[in-house]
Amino acid sequence: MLQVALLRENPEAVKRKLAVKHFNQIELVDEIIRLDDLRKATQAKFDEVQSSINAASKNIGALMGQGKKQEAEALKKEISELKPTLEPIKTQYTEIERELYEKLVLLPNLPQDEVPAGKSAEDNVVVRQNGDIHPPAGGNQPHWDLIREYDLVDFETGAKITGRGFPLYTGQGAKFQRALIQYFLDFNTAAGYREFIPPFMVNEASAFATGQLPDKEGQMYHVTEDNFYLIPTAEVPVTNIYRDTILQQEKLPLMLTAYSPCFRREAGSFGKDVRGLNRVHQFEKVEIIQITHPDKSGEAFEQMVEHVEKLLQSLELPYRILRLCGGDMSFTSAITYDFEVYSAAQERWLEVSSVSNFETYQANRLKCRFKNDTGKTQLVHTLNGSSLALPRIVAALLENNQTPEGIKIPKALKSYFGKELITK
RNA sequence: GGAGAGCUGGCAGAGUGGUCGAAUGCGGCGGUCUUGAAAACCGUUGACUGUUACAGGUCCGGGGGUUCGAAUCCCUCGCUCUCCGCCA
Repeated sequence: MLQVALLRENPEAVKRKLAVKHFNQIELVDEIIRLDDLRKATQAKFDEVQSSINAASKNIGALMGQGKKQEAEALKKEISELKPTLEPIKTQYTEIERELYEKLVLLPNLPQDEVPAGKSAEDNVVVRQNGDIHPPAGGNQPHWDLIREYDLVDFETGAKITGRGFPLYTGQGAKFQRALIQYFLDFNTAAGYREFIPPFMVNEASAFATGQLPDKEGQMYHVTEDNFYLIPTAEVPVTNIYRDTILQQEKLPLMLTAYSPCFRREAGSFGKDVRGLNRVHQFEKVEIIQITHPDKSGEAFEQMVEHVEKLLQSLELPYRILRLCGGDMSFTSAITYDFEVYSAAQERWLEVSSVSNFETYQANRLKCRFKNDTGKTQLVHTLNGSSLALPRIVAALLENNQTPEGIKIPKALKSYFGKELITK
Protein backbone atom coordinates (compact mmCIF):
# COMPACT_ATOMS: atom_id res chain seq x y z
CA MET A 1 0.00 0.00 0.00
CA LEU A 2 1.24 3.46 -0.86
CA GLN A 3 2.01 6.06 1.77
CA VAL A 4 -0.38 8.97 1.94
CA ALA A 5 2.60 11.28 2.40
CA LEU A 6 3.79 10.34 -1.07
CA LEU A 7 0.46 11.31 -2.61
CA ARG A 8 0.44 14.59 -0.75
CA GLU A 9 3.95 15.44 -1.84
CA ASN A 10 3.32 15.25 -5.54
CA PRO A 11 -0.18 14.17 -6.53
CA GLU A 12 0.33 14.92 -10.20
CA ALA A 13 3.42 12.72 -10.49
CA VAL A 14 1.54 9.91 -8.73
CA LYS A 15 -1.32 10.21 -11.20
CA ARG A 16 1.07 10.08 -14.16
CA LYS A 17 2.64 6.92 -12.83
CA LEU A 18 -0.70 5.30 -12.12
CA ALA A 19 -1.61 5.92 -15.74
CA VAL A 20 1.38 3.82 -16.83
CA LYS A 21 -0.21 0.94 -14.94
CA HIS A 22 -3.48 1.59 -16.75
CA PHE A 23 -5.13 2.31 -13.46
CA ASN A 24 -8.51 3.79 -14.21
CA GLN A 25 -9.51 5.40 -10.93
CA ILE A 26 -7.03 8.26 -10.95
CA GLU A 27 -9.53 10.43 -9.07
CA LEU A 28 -8.84 8.33 -5.97
CA VAL A 29 -5.62 10.28 -5.45
CA ASP A 30 -7.47 13.53 -4.80
CA GLU A 31 -10.14 11.77 -2.77
CA ILE A 32 -7.51 10.23 -0.54
CA ILE A 33 -5.80 13.55 0.06
CA ARG A 34 -9.15 15.14 0.86
CA LEU A 35 -9.97 12.33 3.30
CA ASP A 36 -6.58 12.66 4.91
CA ASP A 37 -7.17 16.38 5.46
CA LEU A 38 -10.47 15.51 7.02
CA ARG A 39 -8.83 12.86 9.14
CA LYS A 40 -6.30 15.32 10.52
CA ALA A 41 -8.93 17.94 11.27
CA THR A 42 -11.09 15.35 13.04
CA GLN A 43 -8.20 14.10 15.06
CA ALA A 44 -7.36 17.64 16.13
CA LYS A 45 -10.94 18.09 17.34
CA PHE A 46 -10.84 14.79 19.19
CA ASP A 47 -7.49 15.52 20.79
CA GLU A 48 -8.67 18.85 22.08
CA VAL A 49 -11.65 17.40 23.94
CA GLN A 50 -9.74 14.38 25.13
CA SER A 51 -7.02 16.67 26.41
CA SER A 52 -9.39 18.62 28.65
CA ILE A 53 -10.94 15.41 29.95
CA ASN A 54 -7.49 14.06 30.77
CA ALA A 55 -6.54 17.25 32.56
CA ALA A 56 -9.75 17.23 34.59
CA SER A 57 -9.30 13.60 35.54
CA LYS A 58 -5.84 14.32 36.78
CA ASN A 59 -7.17 17.12 38.89
CA ILE A 60 -9.79 14.87 40.42
CA GLY A 61 -7.04 12.58 41.57
CA ALA A 62 -5.20 15.46 43.20
CA LEU A 63 -8.34 16.90 44.79
CA MET A 64 -9.38 13.53 46.20
CA GLY A 65 -5.96 13.26 47.75
CA GLN A 66 -6.49 16.58 49.48
CA GLY A 67 -9.97 15.58 50.60
CA LYS A 68 -11.63 18.28 48.50
CA LYS A 69 -14.53 16.12 47.57
CA GLN A 70 -16.89 18.83 46.45
CA GLU A 71 -14.49 20.33 43.95
CA ALA A 72 -13.81 16.86 42.60
CA GLU A 73 -17.52 16.30 42.11
CA ALA A 74 -17.75 19.54 40.17
CA LEU A 75 -15.04 18.34 37.81
CA LYS A 76 -16.75 15.00 37.39
CA LYS A 77 -19.82 16.85 36.27
CA GLU A 78 -17.74 18.84 33.81
CA ILE A 79 -16.36 15.65 32.32
CA SER A 80 -19.76 14.07 32.09
CA GLU A 81 -20.76 17.00 29.88
CA LEU A 82 -17.70 16.76 27.68
CA LYS A 83 -17.81 13.04 27.19
CA PRO A 84 -20.95 12.82 25.06
CA THR A 85 -19.39 15.27 22.58
CA LEU A 86 -16.40 12.98 22.20
CA GLU A 87 -18.33 9.92 21.05
CA PRO A 88 -19.57 11.26 17.71
CA ILE A 89 -16.12 12.65 16.88
CA LYS A 90 -14.57 9.29 17.57
CA THR A 91 -17.15 7.51 15.46
CA GLN A 92 -16.56 10.00 12.68
CA TYR A 93 -12.82 9.54 12.92
CA THR A 94 -13.04 5.75 12.73
CA GLU A 95 -15.32 6.06 9.73
CA ILE A 96 -12.97 8.46 7.91
CA GLU A 97 -10.00 6.28 8.64
CA ARG A 98 -11.77 3.21 7.34
CA GLU A 99 -12.82 4.99 4.16
CA LEU A 100 -9.33 6.37 3.64
CA TYR A 101 -7.87 2.96 4.10
CA GLU A 102 -10.33 1.29 1.75
CA LYS A 103 -9.43 3.75 -0.97
CA LEU A 104 -5.72 3.55 -0.30
CA VAL A 105 -5.54 -0.21 -0.79
CA LEU A 106 -7.18 0.22 -4.19
CA LEU A 107 -4.10 2.02 -5.48
CA PRO A 108 -1.49 -0.24 -7.09
CA ASN A 109 2.21 0.35 -6.64
CA LEU A 110 3.78 3.04 -8.80
CA PRO A 111 5.93 1.78 -11.66
CA GLN A 112 9.55 2.85 -11.96
CA ASP A 113 10.52 5.15 -14.81
CA GLU A 114 11.95 2.35 -16.98
CA VAL A 115 8.67 0.47 -17.03
CA PRO A 116 7.19 0.55 -20.56
CA ALA A 117 3.72 2.00 -20.76
CA GLY A 118 2.19 -0.89 -22.70
CA LYS A 119 -1.06 -2.58 -21.92
CA SER A 120 -0.65 -6.33 -22.36
CA ALA A 121 1.90 -9.13 -22.64
CA GLU A 122 2.67 -8.11 -26.23
CA ASP A 123 4.10 -4.83 -24.99
CA ASN A 124 6.69 -6.42 -22.73
CA VAL A 125 10.25 -5.67 -23.71
CA VAL A 126 12.79 -8.42 -24.30
CA VAL A 127 15.84 -7.42 -22.30
CA ARG A 128 18.04 -10.36 -23.23
CA GLN A 129 17.73 -13.66 -24.98
CA ASN A 130 20.22 -16.44 -24.74
CA GLY A 131 20.65 -20.01 -26.00
CA ASP A 132 19.76 -21.82 -29.19
CA ILE A 133 16.18 -22.25 -30.06
CA HIS A 134 15.99 -25.24 -32.28
CA PRO A 135 13.88 -28.34 -32.56
CA PRO A 136 15.08 -31.01 -30.13
CA ALA A 137 17.67 -33.34 -31.67
CA GLY A 138 16.18 -36.58 -30.45
CA GLY A 139 12.50 -36.13 -31.23
CA ASN A 140 9.91 -33.48 -30.50
CA GLN A 141 7.54 -35.00 -28.04
CA PRO A 142 5.85 -32.61 -25.63
CA HIS A 143 6.69 -33.19 -21.98
CA TRP A 144 3.34 -34.80 -21.15
CA ASP A 145 4.18 -37.62 -23.57
CA LEU A 146 7.72 -37.93 -22.25
CA ILE A 147 6.39 -38.05 -18.70
CA ARG A 148 4.26 -41.03 -19.64
CA GLU A 149 7.06 -42.69 -21.59
CA TYR A 150 9.57 -42.44 -18.75
CA ASP A 151 6.98 -42.86 -15.98
CA LEU A 152 7.83 -39.61 -14.17
CA VAL A 153 4.47 -38.24 -13.11
CA ASP A 154 1.15 -39.99 -12.64
CA PHE A 155 -1.48 -37.30 -13.18
CA GLU A 156 -4.40 -39.74 -13.09
CA THR A 157 -3.54 -41.12 -9.68
CA GLY A 158 -2.85 -37.60 -8.41
CA ALA A 159 -6.33 -36.70 -9.58
CA LYS A 160 -7.75 -39.76 -7.84
CA ILE A 161 -6.07 -38.90 -4.56
CA THR A 162 -6.91 -35.20 -4.64
CA GLY A 163 -8.07 -33.75 -7.93
CA ARG A 164 -6.88 -32.38 -11.24
CA GLY A 165 -3.66 -30.41 -11.00
CA PHE A 166 -2.21 -32.34 -8.09
CA PRO A 167 0.59 -34.34 -9.70
CA LEU A 168 1.92 -37.54 -8.20
CA TYR A 169 5.63 -37.65 -9.02
CA THR A 170 6.93 -41.18 -9.32
CA GLY A 171 10.33 -42.86 -9.30
CA GLN A 172 12.89 -40.90 -11.31
CA GLY A 173 10.35 -38.07 -11.61
CA ALA A 174 10.23 -37.71 -7.83
CA LYS A 175 13.97 -37.92 -7.49
CA PHE A 176 14.40 -35.32 -10.19
CA GLN A 177 12.23 -32.91 -8.21
CA ARG A 178 14.32 -33.47 -5.12
CA ALA A 179 17.55 -32.97 -7.10
CA LEU A 180 16.35 -29.68 -8.54
CA ILE A 181 15.20 -28.32 -5.17
CA GLN A 182 18.48 -29.28 -3.58
CA TYR A 183 20.49 -27.74 -6.40
CA PHE A 184 18.56 -24.47 -6.39
CA LEU A 185 18.89 -24.08 -2.64
CA ASP A 186 22.63 -24.78 -2.76
CA PHE A 187 23.01 -22.29 -5.59
CA ASN A 188 21.21 -19.64 -3.53
CA THR A 189 22.96 -20.24 -0.23
CA ALA A 190 26.32 -20.16 -2.04
CA ALA A 191 25.40 -16.63 -3.16
CA GLY A 192 24.73 -15.58 0.44
CA TYR A 193 21.03 -16.30 0.86
CA ARG A 194 19.99 -17.70 4.22
CA GLU A 195 17.86 -20.82 4.02
CA PHE A 196 14.47 -21.29 5.69
CA ILE A 197 11.75 -23.87 5.78
CA PRO A 198 8.64 -21.84 6.56
CA PRO A 199 5.15 -22.90 7.59
CA PHE A 200 3.14 -23.87 4.54
CA MET A 201 -0.05 -22.32 5.87
CA VAL A 202 -0.40 -18.74 6.99
CA ASN A 203 -2.92 -16.78 9.01
CA GLU A 204 -4.98 -13.88 7.77
CA ALA A 205 -2.57 -11.21 8.99
CA SER A 206 0.32 -12.71 7.04
CA ALA A 207 -1.69 -13.17 3.85
CA PHE A 208 -2.76 -9.60 4.19
CA ALA A 209 0.69 -8.17 4.83
CA THR A 210 2.18 -9.45 1.59
CA GLY A 211 -0.88 -8.40 -0.38
CA GLN A 212 -2.62 -11.73 -1.10
CA LEU A 213 -5.58 -10.50 0.89
CA PRO A 214 -7.91 -8.99 0.08
CA ASP A 215 -7.09 -8.80 -3.66
CA LYS A 216 -6.36 -12.45 -4.36
CA GLU A 217 -8.52 -14.24 -1.86
CA GLY A 218 -10.07 -16.57 -4.43
CA GLN A 219 -6.68 -17.77 -5.63
CA MET A 220 -5.67 -19.30 -2.30
CA TYR A 221 -6.88 -22.48 -0.68
CA HIS A 222 -8.56 -21.55 2.56
CA VAL A 223 -8.73 -23.81 5.60
CA THR A 224 -11.89 -22.36 7.07
CA GLU A 225 -11.91 -24.37 10.29
CA ASP A 226 -8.73 -22.62 11.45
CA ASN A 227 -8.85 -19.64 9.11
CA PHE A 228 -5.49 -20.48 7.56
CA TYR A 229 -4.47 -20.12 3.94
CA LEU A 230 -2.25 -22.57 2.04
CA ILE A 231 0.65 -20.54 0.75
CA PRO A 232 0.68 -19.66 -2.95
CA THR A 233 4.42 -18.99 -2.67
CA ALA A 234 7.12 -19.05 0.02
CA GLU A 235 7.23 -15.28 -0.35
CA VAL A 236 4.26 -15.05 2.00
CA PRO A 237 5.59 -16.82 5.11
CA VAL A 238 9.22 -15.79 4.58
CA THR A 239 8.54 -12.08 4.08
CA ASN A 240 6.26 -12.20 7.12
CA ILE A 241 9.20 -13.19 9.29
CA TYR A 242 9.88 -9.47 9.33
CA ARG A 243 6.33 -8.22 9.82
CA ASP A 244 6.12 -5.58 12.55
CA THR A 245 9.84 -5.27 13.02
CA ILE A 246 12.36 -2.47 13.12
CA LEU A 247 15.64 -3.72 11.73
CA GLN A 248 19.10 -2.41 12.41
CA GLN A 249 20.46 -0.65 9.37
CA GLU A 250 23.69 -2.65 9.47
CA LYS A 251 21.73 -5.90 9.08
CA LEU A 252 20.51 -4.84 5.64
CA PRO A 253 20.27 -6.26 3.09
CA LEU A 254 18.65 -9.46 4.32
CA MET A 255 18.94 -12.22 1.75
CA LEU A 256 16.56 -15.12 2.27
CA THR A 257 15.73 -18.27 0.40
CA ALA A 258 13.23 -21.05 0.98
CA TYR A 259 11.81 -24.08 -0.72
CA SER A 260 8.10 -24.65 -0.40
CA PRO A 261 5.26 -26.32 -2.16
CA CYS A 262 2.93 -23.72 -3.62
CA PHE A 263 -0.84 -24.06 -3.75
CA ARG A 264 -2.90 -22.13 -6.26
CA ARG A 265 -6.53 -22.56 -7.13
CA GLU A 266 -6.09 -21.01 -10.60
CA ALA A 267 -9.84 -20.86 -11.01
CA GLY A 268 -11.08 -20.71 -14.55
CA SER A 269 -7.97 -21.92 -16.35
CA PHE A 270 -8.34 -24.54 -19.03
CA GLY A 271 -7.09 -25.64 -22.45
CA LYS A 272 -3.56 -26.36 -23.59
CA ASP A 273 -2.20 -23.91 -21.03
CA VAL A 274 -2.95 -26.42 -18.33
CA ARG A 275 -1.75 -29.50 -20.16
CA GLY A 276 0.85 -31.60 -18.33
CA LEU A 277 2.98 -29.51 -16.01
CA ASN A 278 2.19 -26.15 -17.60
CA ARG A 279 -0.21 -25.18 -14.88
CA VAL A 280 -0.98 -27.15 -11.75
CA HIS A 281 -2.58 -26.51 -8.36
CA GLN A 282 0.37 -27.73 -6.36
CA PHE A 283 3.95 -27.26 -7.40
CA GLU A 284 7.45 -26.94 -5.98
CA LYS A 285 9.32 -23.68 -5.92
CA VAL A 286 12.45 -22.18 -4.42
CA GLU A 287 12.16 -18.49 -3.70
CA ILE A 288 14.67 -15.73 -3.06
CA ILE A 289 13.85 -12.60 -1.12
CA GLN A 290 15.79 -9.47 -0.28
CA ILE A 291 14.97 -6.81 2.27
CA THR A 292 17.06 -3.74 1.56
CA HIS A 293 17.77 -0.13 2.36
CA PRO A 294 15.59 2.02 0.07
CA ASP A 295 18.68 3.41 -1.68
CA LYS A 296 19.96 -0.08 -2.44
CA SER A 297 16.96 -1.87 -3.90
CA GLY A 298 17.80 -1.05 -7.52
CA GLU A 299 21.17 -2.62 -7.07
CA ALA A 300 19.63 -5.63 -5.33
CA PHE A 301 17.16 -6.03 -8.17
CA GLU A 302 19.95 -6.20 -10.75
CA GLN A 303 21.81 -8.65 -8.58
CA MET A 304 18.78 -10.92 -8.28
CA VAL A 305 18.13 -10.80 -12.01
CA GLU A 306 21.72 -11.77 -12.66
CA HIS A 307 21.50 -14.53 -10.07
CA VAL A 308 18.45 -16.14 -11.68
CA GLU A 309 20.00 -15.71 -15.11
CA LYS A 310 23.13 -17.59 -14.03
CA LEU A 311 20.98 -20.33 -12.60
CA LEU A 312 19.16 -20.72 -15.91
CA GLN A 313 22.45 -20.71 -17.79
CA SER A 314 23.72 -23.48 -15.55
CA LEU A 315 20.72 -25.55 -16.61
CA GLU A 316 21.71 -24.98 -20.24
CA LEU A 317 18.22 -23.89 -21.23
CA PRO A 318 17.40 -21.24 -23.83
CA TYR A 319 15.83 -18.34 -22.00
CA ARG A 320 14.78 -14.78 -22.39
CA ILE A 321 14.25 -11.98 -19.91
CA LEU A 322 11.32 -9.63 -20.27
CA ARG A 323 10.75 -6.26 -18.70
CA LEU A 324 7.04 -6.24 -18.04
CA CYS A 325 5.03 -3.28 -19.18
CA GLY A 326 2.78 -1.33 -16.83
CA GLY A 327 -0.34 -3.17 -17.90
CA ASP A 328 1.11 -6.66 -17.39
CA MET A 329 2.81 -6.03 -14.07
CA SER A 330 1.34 -7.20 -10.80
CA PHE A 331 -0.59 -4.81 -8.62
CA THR A 332 2.08 -4.61 -5.96
CA SER A 333 5.22 -4.37 -8.08
CA ALA A 334 7.25 -1.31 -9.07
CA ILE A 335 9.27 -3.21 -11.64
CA THR A 336 9.20 -6.84 -12.74
CA TYR A 337 11.38 -8.95 -14.99
CA ASP A 338 9.94 -12.25 -16.14
CA PHE A 339 12.16 -15.17 -17.06
CA GLU A 340 10.95 -17.59 -19.67
CA VAL A 341 12.51 -20.79 -20.94
CA TYR A 342 11.87 -22.15 -24.37
CA SER A 343 9.83 -25.27 -24.51
CA ALA A 344 11.19 -26.92 -27.65
CA ALA A 345 8.39 -29.35 -28.41
CA GLN A 346 5.52 -27.03 -27.51
CA GLU A 347 7.39 -24.29 -29.38
CA ARG A 348 6.51 -21.67 -26.82
CA TRP A 349 8.03 -19.70 -23.96
CA LEU A 350 7.17 -20.76 -20.44
CA GLU A 351 7.45 -18.42 -17.48
CA VAL A 352 9.67 -19.93 -14.81
CA SER A 353 10.62 -16.94 -12.71
CA SER A 354 9.58 -13.43 -11.99
CA VAL A 355 11.78 -10.98 -10.11
CA SER A 356 10.09 -7.92 -8.64
CA ASN A 357 10.95 -4.89 -6.61
CA PHE A 358 8.05 -3.85 -4.39
CA GLU A 359 9.88 -0.88 -2.94
CA THR A 360 7.91 0.23 0.14
CA TYR A 361 4.57 -1.11 -1.07
CA GLN A 362 4.77 -4.40 0.84
CA ALA A 363 6.89 -2.95 3.64
CA ASN A 364 4.16 -0.45 4.41
CA ARG A 365 1.65 -3.21 5.03
CA LEU A 366 4.23 -5.38 6.73
CA LYS A 367 5.34 -2.49 8.91
CA CYS A 368 8.91 -3.53 8.28
CA ARG A 369 11.20 -0.63 9.01
CA PHE A 370 14.75 0.26 9.93
CA LYS A 371 16.41 3.10 11.78
CA ASN A 372 18.22 5.42 9.39
CA ASP A 373 21.30 7.52 10.06
CA THR A 374 19.30 10.27 11.70
CA GLY A 375 17.64 7.77 14.02
CA LYS A 376 14.27 7.98 12.26
CA THR A 377 12.32 4.87 11.38
CA GLN A 378 11.86 4.40 7.66
CA LEU A 379 10.28 1.69 5.53
CA VAL A 380 12.57 -0.89 3.91
CA HIS A 381 12.28 -2.11 0.35
CA THR A 382 11.32 -5.71 -0.37
CA LEU A 383 12.13 -7.74 -3.45
CA ASN A 384 11.54 -11.31 -4.44
CA GLY A 385 11.95 -13.77 -7.23
CA SER A 386 11.68 -17.43 -7.99
CA SER A 387 14.80 -19.47 -8.30
CA LEU A 388 13.05 -21.38 -9.68
CA ALA A 389 9.54 -22.76 -10.15
CA LEU A 390 9.95 -26.44 -10.92
CA PRO A 391 7.18 -27.74 -13.17
CA ARG A 392 7.94 -25.67 -16.24
CA ILE A 393 11.68 -26.08 -15.75
CA VAL A 394 11.07 -29.81 -15.76
CA ALA A 395 8.89 -29.50 -18.86
CA ALA A 396 11.59 -27.53 -20.69
CA LEU A 397 14.40 -29.84 -19.58
CA LEU A 398 12.48 -32.90 -20.75
CA GLU A 399 11.55 -31.43 -24.10
CA ASN A 400 14.89 -29.81 -24.92
CA ASN A 401 17.02 -32.72 -23.79
CA GLN A 402 15.20 -35.70 -25.26
CA THR A 403 17.44 -38.16 -27.08
CA PRO A 404 16.87 -41.68 -28.34
CA GLU A 405 18.82 -42.99 -25.31
CA GLY A 406 16.88 -41.00 -22.72
CA ILE A 407 16.61 -37.53 -21.25
CA LYS A 408 19.99 -35.87 -20.86
CA ILE A 409 20.59 -34.26 -17.47
CA PRO A 410 22.50 -30.95 -17.44
CA LYS A 411 26.01 -31.20 -15.97
CA ALA A 412 25.13 -29.02 -13.00
CA LEU A 413 22.50 -31.52 -11.86
CA LYS A 414 24.45 -34.74 -12.29
CA SER A 415 25.79 -34.94 -8.78
CA TYR A 416 22.31 -34.21 -7.44
CA PHE A 417 20.45 -36.66 -9.63
CA GLY A 418 23.16 -39.30 -9.51
CA LYS A 419 23.21 -40.12 -13.21
CA GLU A 420 23.45 -38.51 -16.62
CA LEU A 421 20.26 -39.76 -18.18
CA ILE A 422 16.67 -40.33 -17.27
CA THR A 423 16.03 -43.75 -18.75
CA LYS A 424 13.06 -46.00 -19.34
C1' G B 1 -8.78 -32.42 23.57
C1' G B 2 -8.48 -31.45 29.40
C1' A B 3 -6.16 -28.63 33.68
C1' G B 4 -3.07 -24.67 35.28
C1' A B 5 0.31 -20.34 34.67
C1' G B 6 1.52 -16.33 31.79
C1' C B 7 1.65 -12.30 27.60
C1' U B 8 4.71 -5.08 29.87
C1' G B 9 10.01 -1.04 25.82
C1' G B 10 15.76 -4.34 21.59
C1' C B 11 16.09 -8.21 25.74
C1' A B 12 15.28 -9.54 30.96
C1' G B 13 11.92 -7.93 34.53
C1' A B 14 9.00 -4.64 38.39
C1' G B 15 4.40 -2.45 38.54
C1' U B 16 -2.78 -4.99 41.10
C1' G B 17 -7.13 1.91 40.26
C1' G B 18 -4.62 8.42 39.92
C1' U B 19 1.42 11.70 40.41
C1' C B 20 2.89 5.32 35.09
C1' G B 21 4.71 5.66 28.62
C1' A B 22 6.00 2.71 32.79
C1' A B 23 11.19 1.19 38.27
C1' U B 24 15.60 -1.60 37.78
C1' G B 25 19.23 -4.47 35.12
C1' C B 26 21.39 -5.79 30.36
C1' G B 27 22.15 -4.06 25.51
C1' G B 28 22.61 0.52 22.20
C1' C B 29 24.34 5.65 21.67
C1' G B 30 27.25 10.05 23.61
C1' G B 31 30.86 11.65 27.17
C1' U B 32 34.72 11.59 31.36
C1' C B 33 39.09 8.82 32.48
C1' U B 34 43.21 6.18 29.33
C1' U B 35 48.95 6.19 24.85
C1' G B 36 44.84 2.86 23.16
C1' A B 37 41.28 -0.50 25.05
C1' A B 38 38.73 -2.71 29.17
C1' A B 39 36.68 -1.49 33.83
C1' A B 40 34.45 2.44 36.47
C1' C B 41 31.55 6.84 36.45
C1' C B 42 28.03 10.58 34.13
C1' G B 43 24.32 11.42 30.54
C1' U B 44 21.00 9.51 26.89
C1' U B 45 17.87 5.67 24.67
C1' G B 46 10.02 2.80 22.78
C1' A B 47 6.34 3.13 18.59
C1' C B 48 2.42 5.64 16.01
C1' U B 49 -0.05 10.29 15.17
C1' G B 50 0.32 15.45 15.17
C1' U B 51 2.98 20.45 14.86
C1' U B 52 7.31 25.03 11.13
C1' A B 53 8.72 23.75 16.15
C1' C B 54 6.42 23.10 20.76
C1' A B 55 1.96 21.36 22.76
C1' G B 56 -1.59 17.65 22.35
C1' G B 57 -3.52 12.53 21.32
C1' U B 58 -3.06 6.96 21.02
C1' C B 59 -0.47 2.41 22.31
C1' C B 60 1.52 -2.39 28.30
C1' G B 61 -1.00 -9.61 23.11
C1' G B 62 -6.10 -8.24 19.88
C1' G B 63 -11.18 -6.58 20.65
C1' G B 64 -15.01 -4.94 24.04
C1' G B 65 -16.71 -3.29 29.02
C1' U B 66 -16.68 -0.93 34.27
C1' U B 67 -14.75 4.00 36.14
C1' C B 68 -14.08 11.03 36.56
C1' G B 69 -9.51 7.99 35.83
C1' A B 70 -7.25 1.17 33.67
C1' A B 71 -0.79 -1.83 32.43
C1' U B 72 -3.71 -2.72 37.03
C1' C B 73 -10.79 -4.74 37.67
C1' C B 74 -14.49 -7.61 34.29
C1' C B 75 -15.76 -10.22 29.50
C1' U B 76 -13.99 -12.30 25.04
C1' C B 77 -10.51 -13.94 21.36
C1' G B 78 -5.43 -15.17 20.12
C1' C B 79 -0.74 -16.83 21.46
C1' U B 80 3.25 -18.92 24.79
C1' C B 81 4.77 -22.21 28.71
C1' U B 82 3.93 -26.53 32.25
C1' C B 83 1.27 -31.10 33.32
C1' C B 84 -2.23 -34.95 31.42
C1' G B 85 -4.39 -37.38 27.03
C1' C B 86 -3.77 -38.56 21.82
C1' C B 87 -0.19 -38.93 18.05
C1' A B 88 4.33 -38.82 13.26
